Amino acid sequence: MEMHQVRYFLAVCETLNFTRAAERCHVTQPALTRAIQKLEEEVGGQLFRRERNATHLTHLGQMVKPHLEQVLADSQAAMSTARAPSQCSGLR
Amino acid sequence: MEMHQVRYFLAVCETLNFTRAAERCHVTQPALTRAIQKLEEEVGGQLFRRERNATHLTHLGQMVKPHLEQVLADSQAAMSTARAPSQCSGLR
DNA sequence: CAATGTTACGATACACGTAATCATA
DNA sequence: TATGATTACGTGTATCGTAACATTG
Repeated sequence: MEMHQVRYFLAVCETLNFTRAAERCHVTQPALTRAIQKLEEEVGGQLFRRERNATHLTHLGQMVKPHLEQVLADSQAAMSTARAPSQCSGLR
Repeated sequence: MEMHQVRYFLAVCETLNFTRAAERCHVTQPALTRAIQKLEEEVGGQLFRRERNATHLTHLGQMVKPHLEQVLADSQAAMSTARAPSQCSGLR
């Protein structure tokens, strides 16, 4: 599992639309589709159910989603902690 | 930030030794060194202080570490949730 | 000189974008 | 036929491993 897969997954969760998720992530649909497919392989099942009108989360997707939200939140926390001015003085 | 950088970082945290961390991650030292360097660039500072005998975490590294432990834990939780037998029946 | 970390370099793999294809309303 | 997702294909970047180098006890 890689971070970009997590970002793409969460973007699809929010938009329920691969096209708009791709736009939001600044990539093309094919790139996003493949990343999601690869994530689904790793996870061992479908995360989304693609249907005529809309895209839904599967049960598996619903189970995984909160964990991946945490992954993203924690990685962002790590970055903002690091960039916080509080530690400009003591990097060692 | 990518997941493999997180794994490598935590391996160095635990071993305080690039060589053994690389072994644990099944990569060569050069690969691990470069991954850590790149992470340090992204974070904006040194994460480890390399010294004659040993390797220590810098203050920055100490601040970042718990967040990256969370990232790893959450990603593993996502995977084990997905693979748990509980949802063999209802993947949709 | 033994152990540890870094740099150089060529090769491989992976993610990307464009374009073509499929499916559906 | 228009919209949205996938597949095909060639390209570029980034990571990798091997090997050479640097540093230090």
